[in-house]
Amino acid sequence: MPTIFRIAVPVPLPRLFDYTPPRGGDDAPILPGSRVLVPFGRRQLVGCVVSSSPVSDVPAERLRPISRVLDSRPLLDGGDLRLLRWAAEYYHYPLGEVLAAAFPVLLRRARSAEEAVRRYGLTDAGRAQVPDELKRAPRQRQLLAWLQAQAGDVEEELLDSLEWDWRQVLRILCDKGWVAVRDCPLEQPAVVPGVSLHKPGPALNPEQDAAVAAVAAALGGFKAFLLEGVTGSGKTEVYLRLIQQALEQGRQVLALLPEIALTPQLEARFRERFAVPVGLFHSGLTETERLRVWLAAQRGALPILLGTRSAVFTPMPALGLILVDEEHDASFKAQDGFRLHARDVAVMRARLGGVPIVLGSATPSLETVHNARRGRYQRLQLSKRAGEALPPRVRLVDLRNQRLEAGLSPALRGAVAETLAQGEQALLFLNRRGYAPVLICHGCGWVARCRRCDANDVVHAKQQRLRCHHCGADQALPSVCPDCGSDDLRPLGQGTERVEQVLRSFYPGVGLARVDRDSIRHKGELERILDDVHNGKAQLLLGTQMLAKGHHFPNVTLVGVLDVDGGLFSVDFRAGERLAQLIVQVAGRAGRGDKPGTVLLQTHHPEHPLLHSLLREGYAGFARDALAERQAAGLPPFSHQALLRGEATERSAPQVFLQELAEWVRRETPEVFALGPAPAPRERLAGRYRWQLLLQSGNRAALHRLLEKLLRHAETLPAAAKLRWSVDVDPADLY
DNA sequence: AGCACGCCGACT
DNA sequence: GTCGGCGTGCTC
Repeated sequence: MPTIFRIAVPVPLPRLFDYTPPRGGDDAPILPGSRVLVPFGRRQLVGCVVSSSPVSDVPAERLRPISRVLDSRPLLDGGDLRLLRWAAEYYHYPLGEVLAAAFPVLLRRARSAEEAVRRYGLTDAGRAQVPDELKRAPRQRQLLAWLQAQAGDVEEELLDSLEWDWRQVLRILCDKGWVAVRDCPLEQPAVVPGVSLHKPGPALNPEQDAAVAAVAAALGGFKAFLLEGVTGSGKTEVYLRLIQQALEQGRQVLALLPEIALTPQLEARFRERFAVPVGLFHSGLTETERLRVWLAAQRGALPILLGTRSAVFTPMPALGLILVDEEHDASFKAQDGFRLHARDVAVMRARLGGVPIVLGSATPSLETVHNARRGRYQRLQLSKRAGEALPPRVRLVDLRNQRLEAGLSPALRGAVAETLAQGEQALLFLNRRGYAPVLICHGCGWVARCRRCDANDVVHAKQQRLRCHHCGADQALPSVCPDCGSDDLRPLGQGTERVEQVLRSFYPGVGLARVDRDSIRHKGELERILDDVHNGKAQLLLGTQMLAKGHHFPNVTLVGVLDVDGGLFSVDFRAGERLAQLIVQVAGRAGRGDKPGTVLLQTHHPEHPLLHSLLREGYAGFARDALAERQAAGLPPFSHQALLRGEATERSAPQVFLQELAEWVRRETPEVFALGPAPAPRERLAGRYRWQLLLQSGNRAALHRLLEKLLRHAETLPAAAKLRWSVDVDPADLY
């Protein structure tokens, strides 16, 4: 009786495929979690064994044998597979693709883990060979000369920098005996028992002490915590103490951060405290580095893994604790393909793995606040700022009837001047890059719009370009109106580039640094600018959201937010939450050390209730009122959502398809509301038409049952073939 | 997603 | 007479 293996294959099909054992195979068992090479149609694909069974629903004559077993022992254990299966089910995404996403790219190839990184080196004969003797083989000559110029063995990744197909040529050099393959077994880091401290931490305040004690008591079982602490309240020290305890029990720790940019700071804190290896895992690494870290974690040989969203599935057999820092950050939610939310997956990982998880933030998401209130998460509060720093004063600046200069009110201009006069630094936020968001013709009213998107082009004055910030389309700035020929083209509104220009004329001789995606092109530039701020060369700092995260400016005593209103009156119900988080975050940038800070918020709506609760009672008061509004409106977290998106080059296809689905949903169940379909906020993007259908329900199980059924139903609709469509469970923004 | 097969327009 | 457009169907 042959065994049947159920295998997840990286194709967008929501099912597993059955295979028979490899032909002429030895008797070594093939266990779930092992990668295998399988024939799939005409191709050979790397799949992953999920389970085995004595029988198959597929007729025996259609079953094909596994071509090759790639892993003699599984790379994923039962717990890993359980989490991945849960994620595939919850996000309604094909298990094969979920599994593929859990492996680093180098393990999605048909090689064993030991061979995944292959090195090549010259033999003695190869070193002795004179390349120029290869007169009739220019490619061989070139490759040999290149190899001789390298210091030692080279990895495939380095050969790829040649940008031509070196594989064939290299094979010839190998056949001639000039080059040898050196599979380098990945170094196996020694398992570090326990923990050795480089240095002990500072004494804890009573709140930190209580937080550490609460989580430490939960080590060894599942429990979720919300660690709520303002900037500078010592969250990191709590993390360090908890890591220490987990390490002392011989367990591994997974710490997730929203962005690559934040990893070095935390990494440095970890390394100065613990004398154990700390692995980094994020998209900024090379594939070889990612593979090494992944395998070390998978072998239990990496005590601490610090990573971004993509690290959440990394196997860690001795996992004892999960930390999610800045848990409210939108970067944890993937915005394309497999749209997972790494924070939510991490909570499930902790639950399945029986370990505690700590979600840290000064401004927790309303979902998390809600969970804490319901008692699902235990709330731990850190309210004291370290070093006796005074909290900043936050004031509203009423913009109504004010004379604005480049979007700056007289009150803000005065405050900046005063701050500079006292030799202190000021920080201004404007969430719009470029010179001006609109170019309009004063002669006929023509407005520069993107040809492929429903969006205005943005003026970039310095480079004399018009750019679409949605699709990246880029063209020369016209000198006359393309419609009427008038030469009176006027930029409307403010971007950071224009505000920078105006600030330079207001404050001549003052060091000004602008930080946005246009001014920070290369890595290292941000660090240089931040250095200028720290050493005082830059007194005035202007930037987009890039500036809000993770940087400390001790001498900044004034923060101005130029335009707060966008967050108050958005179609997106989460805009207010994001605005409140931004305000609290930037307020945390001001007035550290001995100088109290001031935060000025420019608004046309100084009476807005959410601004008031935020100013009077802080983020907690805001969260209470915002949650009350969400509850009254039946919005998340008081209901659950899934968004169906459709896009096609043909205009009506997405609407027709989603309309059909909406009607089907309404017939199917009264428990799920279908809102729409409606055109996406930007219906046309990069030449494609986009519509969406929002599904909402007070009952999560009912929503998921319906989605399951909907996916099977949609497969049968002819209209489905005319567009690309996808499901987004728990959509973060409705775009 | 790939990758085939299949059935109708502009070229050697 | 062929090359090639992308519709539709399938992958254990």
